[in-house]
Amino acid sequence: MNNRQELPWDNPRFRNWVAVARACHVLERTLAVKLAPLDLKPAQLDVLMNLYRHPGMSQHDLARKLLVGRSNITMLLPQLETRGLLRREGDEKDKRILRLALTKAGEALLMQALKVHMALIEKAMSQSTPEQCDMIGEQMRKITEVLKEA
Amino acid sequence: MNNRQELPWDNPRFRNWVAVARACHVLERTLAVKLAPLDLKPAQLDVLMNLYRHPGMSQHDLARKLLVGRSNITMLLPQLETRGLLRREGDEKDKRILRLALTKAGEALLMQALKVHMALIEKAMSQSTPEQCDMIGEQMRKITEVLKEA
DNA sequence: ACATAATAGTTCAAAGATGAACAATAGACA
DNA sequence: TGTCTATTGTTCATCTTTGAACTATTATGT
Repeated sequence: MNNRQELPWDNPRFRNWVAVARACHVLERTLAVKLAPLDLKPAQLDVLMNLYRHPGMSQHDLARKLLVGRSNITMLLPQLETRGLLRREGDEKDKRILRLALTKAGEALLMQALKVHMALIEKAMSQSTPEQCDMIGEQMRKITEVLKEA
Repeated sequence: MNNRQELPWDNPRFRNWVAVARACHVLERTLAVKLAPLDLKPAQLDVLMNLYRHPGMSQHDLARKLLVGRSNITMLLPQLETRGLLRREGDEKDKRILRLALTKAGEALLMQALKVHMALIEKAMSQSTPEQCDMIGEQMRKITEVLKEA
């Protein structure tokens, strides 16, 4: 008698999650390659995307959105600010806070990068029906919620 | 007239993929915390898992499985070898190749780590029905395939 | 057999990410 | 007001990851 039946690889949830992680990893690496011509890394694109959708957000807010530490943001922003892609200006009421916003150049580059990102995702998800795609998104949002309390 | 309708955030595929990426990121971070008591990082667990399933594989094979560079493996293995978790021995026919295998201690630690990993995944996927779970895994495997030719 | 290619693994420098410690500012409350 | 606590952003040391250059070994083709 062995305990093979108890191994994770025999568990559908485990095997399927491994597939999710692999797909994420592959897509991230592929995106990095495709973004190279724009001199942008996926992490930087994430910053631009969030600033586009939430202009005026603080560095702390941005770090929480991106699920990274505040120091990571501190190291990340100067590169983009120097390239003229975003502005940082102090909040008037709370002098601790730096409010972030894209410049016109930042928006322009973001739009180019989004085309690349979008094309990649379209290609990746082209195998799924709209219903399947929505179901996947729904389940993933649930997972994120569940894990926040872990 | 604006071009809002053309923005990625209005595209279900885009929004749903973002959810996938977020869920992956959160689960990875949570796993890192839960593995800390075992003095293991997610990347190291990946190594142990692959060696368990494919004993005798080369460093090159391992790198490809893990989707990382060969040099990464070179930097990663000595930590685990020093802890007595794995063995590296040269292939007899091809002297370039190092064949990898877990030790008993490596297997034992892997089993402990798998309990942690498994529990986390169970918790995360507990919201999905078996059918949904399988469908997600299936779609993700398709995505990985599609992206390999990208 | 011999020259050339390709492959496995290593080394090293550079870039990224992390978390603890810190300075400046704001808030809570006696 | 004055004191204590919390929050924001930065700095810094450390650890990872990466890719290019390198060595050693094997495969290929003439």
